[in-house]
Amino acid sequence: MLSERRLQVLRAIVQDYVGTEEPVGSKALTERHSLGVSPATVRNDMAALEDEGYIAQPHTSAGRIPTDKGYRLFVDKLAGVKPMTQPERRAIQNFLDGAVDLDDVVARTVRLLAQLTRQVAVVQYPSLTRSTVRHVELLSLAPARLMLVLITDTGRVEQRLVDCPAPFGEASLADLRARLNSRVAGRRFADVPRLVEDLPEAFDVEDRGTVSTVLSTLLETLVEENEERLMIGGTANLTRFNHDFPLTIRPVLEALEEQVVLLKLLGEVKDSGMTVRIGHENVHEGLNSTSVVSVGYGSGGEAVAKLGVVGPTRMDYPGTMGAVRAVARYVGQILAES
Amino acid sequence: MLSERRLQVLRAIVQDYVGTEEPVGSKALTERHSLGVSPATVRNDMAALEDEGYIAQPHTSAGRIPTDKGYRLFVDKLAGVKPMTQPERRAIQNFLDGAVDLDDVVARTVRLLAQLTRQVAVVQYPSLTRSTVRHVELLSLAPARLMLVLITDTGRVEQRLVDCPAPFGEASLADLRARLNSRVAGRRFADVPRLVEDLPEAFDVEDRGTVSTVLSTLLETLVEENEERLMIGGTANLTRFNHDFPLTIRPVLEALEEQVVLLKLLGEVKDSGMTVRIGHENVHEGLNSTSVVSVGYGSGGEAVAKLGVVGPTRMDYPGTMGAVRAVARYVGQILAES
DNA sequence: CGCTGGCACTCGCGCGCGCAGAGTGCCAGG
DNA sequence: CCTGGCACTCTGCGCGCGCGAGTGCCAGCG
Repeated sequence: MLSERRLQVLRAIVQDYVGTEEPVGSKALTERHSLGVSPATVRNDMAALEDEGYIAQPHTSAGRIPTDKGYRLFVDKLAGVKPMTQPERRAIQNFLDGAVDLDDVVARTVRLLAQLTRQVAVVQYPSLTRSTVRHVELLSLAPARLMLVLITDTGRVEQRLVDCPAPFGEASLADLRARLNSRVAGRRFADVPRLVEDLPEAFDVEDRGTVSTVLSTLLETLVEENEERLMIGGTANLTRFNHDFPLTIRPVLEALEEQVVLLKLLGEVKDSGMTVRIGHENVHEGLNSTSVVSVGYGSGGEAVAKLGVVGPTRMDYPGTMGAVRAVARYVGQILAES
Repeated sequence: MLSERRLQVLRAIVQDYVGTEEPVGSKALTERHSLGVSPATVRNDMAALEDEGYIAQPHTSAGRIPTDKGYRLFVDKLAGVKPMTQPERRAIQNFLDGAVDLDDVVARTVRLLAQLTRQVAVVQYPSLTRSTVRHVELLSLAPARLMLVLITDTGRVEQRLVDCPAPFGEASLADLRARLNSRVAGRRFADVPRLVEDLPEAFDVEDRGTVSTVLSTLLETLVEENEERLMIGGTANLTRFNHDFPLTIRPVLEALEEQVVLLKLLGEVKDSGMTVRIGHENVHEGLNSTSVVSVGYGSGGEAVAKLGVVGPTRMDYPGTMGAVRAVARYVGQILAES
């Protein structure tokens, strides 16, 4: 077990390194943080911290930098979440309030997160599976061709073309539309399958094929998790770490382009609470030198999607976590209102 | 006026420089291109080309590199568009054919363009203004609250909430829906305003307020040019020019994040034909060391949106132009089919 | 027992130097 | 007008050196 002071030393190292982006030495530490002990003592503590694997030196006779394990301890035990100031909160709210539709909400959220954290922001569109159905619309495009439009409570719209096995009259269409909506409107996606199970039985034999087709298309749309979209922004912030440059930025950009990777990344987040994945804790290799701070957000109590930021392991964790949490909260509010 | 051989020298310089990414000297030129003259002669030609501003040397006693003006001449006079090979065409078609909806088409197009050209791809969503209306749907969400859904021939869906001045019955709603569609379905956006002009008159006095509100919302949606969205991809390709690195990649990433900038950029493209903007021809400063190759695409004969790539001025113009043109053509086909 | 000041040691980084090589401009001759 | 030759100019690179930051260790002190 590490003594209290050693933890403070670790905290100081993390803070200084995040601030200066340079390995921090014992002397600088005692000067900038009043630890009440001499550099020599700090050196001993540092040696101990290094033995434990919390810090490392890039080369012999250089200062120390935190390891992933060191950041982990810092995040878990040594630092809280720095709450946003009142003006910041207000700015967030103002910025998000101007959004006109779901796309706009997501776009603004990305910009906001990127600006606040000065890192790469990732925002997942509100997921279908957790949402409820606001309305289902059926349009006749051709005698045997329908368009199915699904509108969710988060304002998301999904559309699918349906080729009918047989022509489908306007009357039947209106009937199906009415029955469908009376059953599923306001219901959670998860409940829809059993709510429409017996629907074909209410129709004439010749229409049942089409009804079944429409229903299966609807159900497909509901479960199409992989269709989940996301938006990223602030990639220019990657260029801020000029140091260890091209080696690190390349794989990160590549990873960010792989939506699948990102979705998996966010998917690992637990529903509530914030997740911080530091360096090698990220399974994707391209992200081994980055940290990911993510959190779920939602319109009600429950999370419908995730958002987060990707940045260097050397990041301001308290500030970033504060920003991510605050943004998630306000986005949730906005979604609930609309 | 430049002699034929000097133009050939310029062409050779551009080609070599694009290939090697290094300033090209007179000796290397004569070795790799059978110009039939000696290095000394080429040197004279180079001096002339430099006087005219087509090439420059980064430092005294280095090889020459093309200037923006040199690339311009190359693109205009010295190089054609390199057509895609048969297998490439087929690959493009296969890749795009798998798309399930508009988002998917755009996403695939971006990926495809980025892969083919190994550069940053930008694809604008099919614009509303040029499109035609496929269907307008009205849904009653609450007694005095409607949702207006607009479906375009390119498969794009726009939705708007409408707060009615007065409650609006189901019968009126159905009536309005039917009348609206009979008038505007299949029509071009530009024609819609005059087609619905007198629509309120067909309704009872108490409903006219609502009808007018719905109509004005519809018209707003139609003209909302600024709502135009786009998708970008392949930013990881920016890291390929390791040379003059962080100086150039930063502003480019920033420019790419400014959707407004990009939209303006693409907007400058003339409707038909390909546009190549080289280096300083781009008004946006961040893009002064890049070239933009863009072209309109559309489902019919007419362009409904633009797409293109952003890359270093030192790019393979014929190949890039070929890829951009081919992709645009096939995307147009896909949109026409769906 | 833990903290401190002192001291010798290590090693990365920046700087200056010199050399090799590529490329140029110019000139005289064909 | 083209060509071969020649002198010149730079850049990039490798090398060696010295500085300085930072360390580890040790002996002494409270």
